[in-house]
Amino acid sequence: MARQARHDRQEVLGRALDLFWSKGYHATSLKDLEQTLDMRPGSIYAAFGSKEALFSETLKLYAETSHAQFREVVEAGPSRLSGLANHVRRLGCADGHAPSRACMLVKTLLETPDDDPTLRAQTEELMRGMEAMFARVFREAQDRGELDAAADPQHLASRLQAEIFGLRAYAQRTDSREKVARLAEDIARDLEARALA
Amino acid sequence: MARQARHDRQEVLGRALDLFWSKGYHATSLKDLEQTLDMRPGSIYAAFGSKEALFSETLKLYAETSHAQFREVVEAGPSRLSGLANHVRRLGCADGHAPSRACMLVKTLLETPDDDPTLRAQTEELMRGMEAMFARVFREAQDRGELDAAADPQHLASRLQAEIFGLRAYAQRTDSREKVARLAEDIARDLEARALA
DNA sequence: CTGATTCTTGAGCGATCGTTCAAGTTCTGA
DNA sequence: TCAGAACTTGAACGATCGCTCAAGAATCAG
Repeated sequence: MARQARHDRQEVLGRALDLFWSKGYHATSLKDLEQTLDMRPGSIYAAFGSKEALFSETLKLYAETSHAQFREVVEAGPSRLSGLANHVRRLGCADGHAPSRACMLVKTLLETPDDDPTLRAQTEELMRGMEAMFARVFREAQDRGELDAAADPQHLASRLQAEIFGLRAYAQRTDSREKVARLAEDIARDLEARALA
Repeated sequence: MARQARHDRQEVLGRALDLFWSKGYHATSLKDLEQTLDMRPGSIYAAFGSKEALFSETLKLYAETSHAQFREVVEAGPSRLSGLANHVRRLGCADGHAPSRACMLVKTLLETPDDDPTLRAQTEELMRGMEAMFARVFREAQDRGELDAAADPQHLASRLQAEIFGLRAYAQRTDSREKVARLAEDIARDLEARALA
């Protein structure tokens, strides 16, 4: 054993996440990272290997965090459908904490050209994971008798994901605060309107 | 008078549009442009001034083209609401022509950091223009008695725009062809379902 | 033809990109 | 206490970035 790292890896990853999320992958330079992480190039490369590898790790962290928050909100809801609705409402309300309102996965998917297959594949994989999560909750709603058994959970999931993509992309506009809250409420009500009796 | 330019400006702009649309602003290099436009740096700068100015012109062209296509589809429809629905259907069906399915305005909005206010402002302005166009068509639908006079055209417009943003962002996923068509059909039917009697 | 004007070329600018690595620093285990 | 492992530093690398400009090529009017 020898000297331990001066920086906490998780905390560094968190700061890298904020930076990448707000600026995007291409627009974030090593200089930016050096400043934000308070680390010099050598340390960054020793710890993470490359800019792309670091970005990849932050993307994974982002998905895990989103997953956990989603699961928490859904399980706190009085029902599965209203849990989903509350998740959408939470995305819609102005959250001063998040560095960017648009989903990081969408930002990455849209800025990843076809000639960067690694990042793109990872992004799509994480998106599929999110969608599968939605589908699972819809299925749970069916099992609990909240939702029509004839409904297609997979389709509802892709529809919800597309709506969330749109909501959050729209939220990136500087003047959209109130509008986004209304849009989120619309989506949430449509979800709750699917509840049986 | 003297020598005339070897390249047709509109045709060059069109090719630049395709390139920027598919790769994004940051990921497109001058080398890429030289190759795609078949022009050397000197000519590009003489004709357009800078990479950003060229991009800005392509963005404007994109918005104008989209505007024209939208207007055409809407006016060809049997009614305003079904015109809007057909517009959504057109965006949803696999159109081999477009180099990238996601809306170029959304791509630009998401990849434009806060420290590039010029491009961002232009993008948001063009988005507002699109939304205003939607609102106008909803208002026309009201005037024609197709749509409940109590509805809020502006809100419906922002909702439609958000849904289109989401649909097209989703379409960027490589495996989404059929799903996107179904999602578009969902949105289109919801629009038509607003038609009075 | 000639001269004037405009467009095109491409070498090359300074800056910045992501990355490497030898040297220095700090901490651990014995 | 000290050898050595682990981490940090920062100068510097080659590549590429967006961009410039002097020189050449092409097209006009007369």
